[in-house]
Amino acid sequence: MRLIIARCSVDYEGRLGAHLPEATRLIMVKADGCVAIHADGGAYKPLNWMNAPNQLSELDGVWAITNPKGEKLTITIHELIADSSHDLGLDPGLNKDGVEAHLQELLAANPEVLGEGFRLVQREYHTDVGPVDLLCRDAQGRAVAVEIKRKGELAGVDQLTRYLEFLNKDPALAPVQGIFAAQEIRPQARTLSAERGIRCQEIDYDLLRGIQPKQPKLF
Amino acid sequence: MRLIIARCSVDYEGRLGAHLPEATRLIMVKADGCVAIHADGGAYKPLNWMNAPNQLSELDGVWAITNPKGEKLTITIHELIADSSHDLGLDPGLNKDGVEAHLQELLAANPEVLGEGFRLVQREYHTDVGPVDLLCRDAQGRAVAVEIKRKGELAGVDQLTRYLEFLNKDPALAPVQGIFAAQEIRPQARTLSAERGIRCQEIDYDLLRGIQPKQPKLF
DNA sequence: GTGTATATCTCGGGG
DNA sequence: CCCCGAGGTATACAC
Repeated sequence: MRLIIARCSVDYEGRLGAHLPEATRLIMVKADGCVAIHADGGAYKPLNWMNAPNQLSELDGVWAITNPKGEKLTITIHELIADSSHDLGLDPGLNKDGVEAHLQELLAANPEVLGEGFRLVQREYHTDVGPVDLLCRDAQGRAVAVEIKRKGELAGVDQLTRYLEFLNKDPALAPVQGIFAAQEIRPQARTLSAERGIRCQEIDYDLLRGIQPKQPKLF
Repeated sequence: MRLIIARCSVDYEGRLGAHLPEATRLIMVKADGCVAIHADGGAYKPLNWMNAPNQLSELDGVWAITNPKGEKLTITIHELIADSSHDLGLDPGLNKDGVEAHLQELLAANPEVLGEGFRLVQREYHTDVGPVDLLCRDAQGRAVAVEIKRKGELAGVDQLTRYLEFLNKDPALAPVQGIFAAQEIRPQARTLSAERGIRCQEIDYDLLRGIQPKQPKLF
């Protein structure tokens, strides 16, 4: 990783156009060739950047970085203040816990939490407009599509609505009920769900993690 | 800005849990106090971070960084390899061109691009489920809701569908037509739009910028 | 402060 | 490769 402190100006032309007037900034070049220009504030997002893969050419303090998509980042270095390099090696990577996928796993293992007699048909059930998180059958054998979120907001209701619209074209499934399941569901999302005949259900992640009846852990 | 190269391990507990095993990384601390831990690859997103505002306490090479929301980032430094600081000063900031807001401005100024005789009623027209980009009237005086995107995808169609659903509750507007306008519209989005009776219209940003009745091009 | 939408989103998974 | 959805999304903006 190469770290440069420099007074520089930057231009980006690609998906949009962006210009940075001259100022002192950090230019970070990683081992994979990606470049990021950071100011001394503003969270972790750089002001400008170019991801790998790209090609860098340097001439008289002007860096021209282009990528295969035809985007171009131009860094003009007016004054070099510091320049250092370090070999960091490969990173072992990040382990996460508590994301939506875990909630989906738990609900897939315990569909009866969503309603008595519920059985799982399939996770990530494919439709023409995206995968449904869970496809279930209720105690009466009726199809139920379940959309799972950590936070239930309007966009999630839209997603489920779209799936239901296409699932209901399949005579083997129709009529399909919808359940919007989330750790927390916003009032607006509840209102929209009600409008569209979708049932909302808040899920207690910790409680659900405590249940785990079908698959006692043996390791 | 302080830049540290160190062999470290990191833990985050907050909205979820995340752990980074020991490895050599860059720790970036900006003037506003935000902290980011970078590996030597993987675009601009850090492996772990804590935004400002936060509070940092250091003891025996262990950094404990907490924020008002109760999230906690713990950095254990096993070996310090480099440590430098630079005062970058305030950044003049980034100028962008070609974002969705620009497209919206241009269409608001030239609604006839969407259909002959179209007139703008209001930008960012409020509904209970979010703001409609443009509310127009067509040549016959019928209400038209316009959703604008740079890239037209499924979620954008969902958004417009949601607005139409609520606009149509207003007898002064109903029936409201929908137009999905974007520089590029994906086939899936076209299909879904067709299903829902929404008209799709691709917009040439450069051409539209050329129209600009106030700034006639002379070449 | 809450709610909503945008992003050069980034990132990962599946077909 | 594209398509799709999740994200500790972050960030801006309107109410």
